[in-house]
Amino acid sequence: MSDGLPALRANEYRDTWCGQVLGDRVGGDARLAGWVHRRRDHGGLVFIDLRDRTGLVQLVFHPDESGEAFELSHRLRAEDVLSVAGSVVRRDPETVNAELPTGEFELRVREARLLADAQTPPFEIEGFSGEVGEEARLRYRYLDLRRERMAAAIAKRHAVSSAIRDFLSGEGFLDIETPMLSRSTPEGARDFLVPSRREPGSFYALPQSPQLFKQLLMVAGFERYFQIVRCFRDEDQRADRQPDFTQLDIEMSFVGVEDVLDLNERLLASVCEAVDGPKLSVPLPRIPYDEAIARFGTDRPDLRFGLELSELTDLLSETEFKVFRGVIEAGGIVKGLNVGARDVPRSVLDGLIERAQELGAKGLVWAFREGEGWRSPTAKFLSEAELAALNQRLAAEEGDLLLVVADKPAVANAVLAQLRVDLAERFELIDPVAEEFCWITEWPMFGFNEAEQRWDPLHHPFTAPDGEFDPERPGEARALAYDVVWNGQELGGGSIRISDPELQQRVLEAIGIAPDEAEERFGFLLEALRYGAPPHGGIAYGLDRMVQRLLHADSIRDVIAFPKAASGSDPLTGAPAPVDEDQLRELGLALRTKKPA
RNA sequence: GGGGGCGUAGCUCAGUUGGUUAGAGCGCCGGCCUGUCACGCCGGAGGCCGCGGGUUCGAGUCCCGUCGCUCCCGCCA
Repeated sequence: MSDGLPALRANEYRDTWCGQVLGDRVGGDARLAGWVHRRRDHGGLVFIDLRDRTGLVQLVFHPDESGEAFELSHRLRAEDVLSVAGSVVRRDPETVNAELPTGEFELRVREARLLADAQTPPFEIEGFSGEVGEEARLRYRYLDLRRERMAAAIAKRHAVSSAIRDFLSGEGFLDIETPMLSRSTPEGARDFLVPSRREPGSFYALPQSPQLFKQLLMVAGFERYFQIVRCFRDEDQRADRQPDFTQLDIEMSFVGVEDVLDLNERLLASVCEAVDGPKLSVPLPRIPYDEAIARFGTDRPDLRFGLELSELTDLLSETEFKVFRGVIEAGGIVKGLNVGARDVPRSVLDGLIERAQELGAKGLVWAFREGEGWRSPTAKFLSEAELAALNQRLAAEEGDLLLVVADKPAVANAVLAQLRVDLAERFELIDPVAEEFCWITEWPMFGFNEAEQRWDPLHHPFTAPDGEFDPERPGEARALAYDVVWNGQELGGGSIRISDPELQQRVLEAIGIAPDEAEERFGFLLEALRYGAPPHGGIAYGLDRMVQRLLHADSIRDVIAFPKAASGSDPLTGAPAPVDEDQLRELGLALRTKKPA
């Protein structure tokens, strides 16, 4: 019973797993099936490592014992598929392989049957010549998945989703499916569209999330719903972003913020325990949004290290230094952080300045505390009193490096937040075994979108406000929303939803969706809310990211069986691909530009 | 849409200032080998140096363009 797998029922191919050729089988026979992992042919004696899902076991082909199988063993090649029968023996002590769980035993083969022969693989399944390129791995994903690390990742993913199902089922949640063909929900991202054949010119959208359907399920009275569900967003990729990805979606009725946080803390603790994840100390710390921005510059702070930011604007309100003064008068802020006493050569400082500019800052001020003074190109522009105040606020001591950014609040915070993470990595301030979770709470309802000159919801427009909602002052409204952050990465987010149709309409209006447009796009939701909607709320997690984190994988691709490449294409199937003229015609579509098929 | 990195044998990579016939490890093919386990030894095959153009007596190397992969910014929770 290795890896929790059940004992096999014997059939013509095998009666046990490779990984189960252990002490209790010694002296008996076994029949095994799997792939030729490696062959060591000594001419008069042939060893083969046979691999199945449970691991490796050594087969021995002997000229006197193996008969025809001995002849076959010379012809076997890597990845051939084999069924063998023989006797399980304990190896001589000097020939034990301590690297293998089955290393004290081996199967002395009497019969062997070649079930399938394999072409030479394009790359070695377990090679020792470096990491195979991403494109080759995806092109031959079925071979990549034979590698131990990938197989383990897929198994871990199953363990995570099983633990989730077990916990939520135990809490009375029902797993309910929602449509893949639907109409667009306004999550903000671009939709993947599916043309309708029966209504040319009309389109389904693949869901960015089942948000509205799960709210309808609450109106329907299911009270506790969850789904591990595929979602789609047509945006550019990252190492942790795929165009189709998996979300753990949860919704509950007759609950407030505390109820949702409590359930989710127990869920996360339960999952982590079930899959040998980090030990969670619940309740998790809660950081109000404003505090997170003030201390870390971001709504997803990495709490594994310090380097907190300091507000400096108030100390510089009277400054003669034109750069700071100009920013402050234009409504901007000045913030800084104390990097500590570190050996930072000029080239690294230049790199930090470049990085700050790349992140959108106009510049970066640096200063080293030296004796009673400063080594800095900027210190001479500031008064003694200002320098003293900055010194105190940033708790600067001998040799400390201070970094300061003056800019619009959003830019200054974003730049310092990223520099904080860059610096922590550069100076190895992150404990490699630390795992830090927190909730970010008390979110603003909206953020002002400079480009579009309008208020956008920070979560989505179905998020309930905390208390009275004044549409005249959208910037002041607080939301009953919460995100859970793990080591600086957003793991999930949710909110209490609006269950009052009249309030929902006012919120939509506040973000510029007029009543007739609201009726057109979300009429079905508004109508449903009029039929008796319970107070409800929930959360959604990125399941891929959760598994990625648990495995410390570099890319989300490493925990998805068949992911897309960074370009959004699939090297295995060739998707996306052109379609026949006939198909287009049937859908009432014509292409403006033609790509040769 | 923008920026960085990469593209040389099946895989992973080296290739000097532009200079003979482009290399290594692994893999592959053949031979030998009865205790190996990343088996070993001997021999061998395998290259549109991503593609197109240019500079040059001469280009894997320099220039321009283009395609692909990848990371990041924008975008997206």
